[in-house]
Amino acid sequence: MPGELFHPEIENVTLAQVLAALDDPMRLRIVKVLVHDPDTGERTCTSFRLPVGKSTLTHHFRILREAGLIRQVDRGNSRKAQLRREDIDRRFPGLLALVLAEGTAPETDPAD
Amino acid sequence: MPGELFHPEIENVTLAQVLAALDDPMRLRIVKVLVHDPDTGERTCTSFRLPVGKSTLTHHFRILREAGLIRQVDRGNSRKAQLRREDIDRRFPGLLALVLAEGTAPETDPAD
DNA sequence: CTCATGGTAAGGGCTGGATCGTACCTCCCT
DNA sequence: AGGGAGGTACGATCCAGCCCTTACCATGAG
Repeated sequence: MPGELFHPEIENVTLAQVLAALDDPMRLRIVKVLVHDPDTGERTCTSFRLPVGKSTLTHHFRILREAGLIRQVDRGNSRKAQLRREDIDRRFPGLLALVLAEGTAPETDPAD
Repeated sequence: MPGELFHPEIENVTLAQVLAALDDPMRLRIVKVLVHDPDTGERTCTSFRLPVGKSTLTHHFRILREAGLIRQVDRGNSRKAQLRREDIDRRFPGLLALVLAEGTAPETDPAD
């Protein structure tokens, strides 16, 4: 698992960037799952059971990460994703509430 | 100026729709202007001084209207746009605050 | 009436970005 | 050591959506 991952300072993230990141069914779905997750859930990419190939997943998770929405940490074998809740609430107060209010959490496999 | 314009009930607007509408520099800019506008400003499309052709303007304003973000009313010669402030605040509380917090209002011609 | 202004409708060009397939890497397990 | 699982990188394809041009329609002013 090569080099360190780029995580932007939340202050440097623009609203436009976040809107672009959320303007995609897959990515909105990912964030919905994370925001509904009771514990500060670290989840593998594949646990979301998204109907796309592996490389497409990598693509989406990178965009979410570069938009400051998620953190990705290497946990030995796999790479876990985690919502940057506090950061987002500070930089974009009310944003997560909007996502939370919209519908319920899509199906996933919380085991991973 | 043909037929009546379609304005969706705010309850039927989805978050995805709004995110899609705001995920465009032109449209985000339009909403920024409107949200900064002190009076409940009715403004003509051209008053925004956007660097695109007329038909492109029509395109963007339609998308904003169909996303429930603006209201468009015929005022004789021209067609004025207005932010649906109360509706948006009810359906997506906090959304306009996010736009408001992001930067200042772009240049326009408030006269129109 | 005539014309300028503000706007819409339809059609086409172009590009960004979502997707996939393949190849490759790394860690864990046996 | 060897294999499988989870991820990344790169290249190619494809399509939605932005933008423009052209043609057209109202309205209001002169």
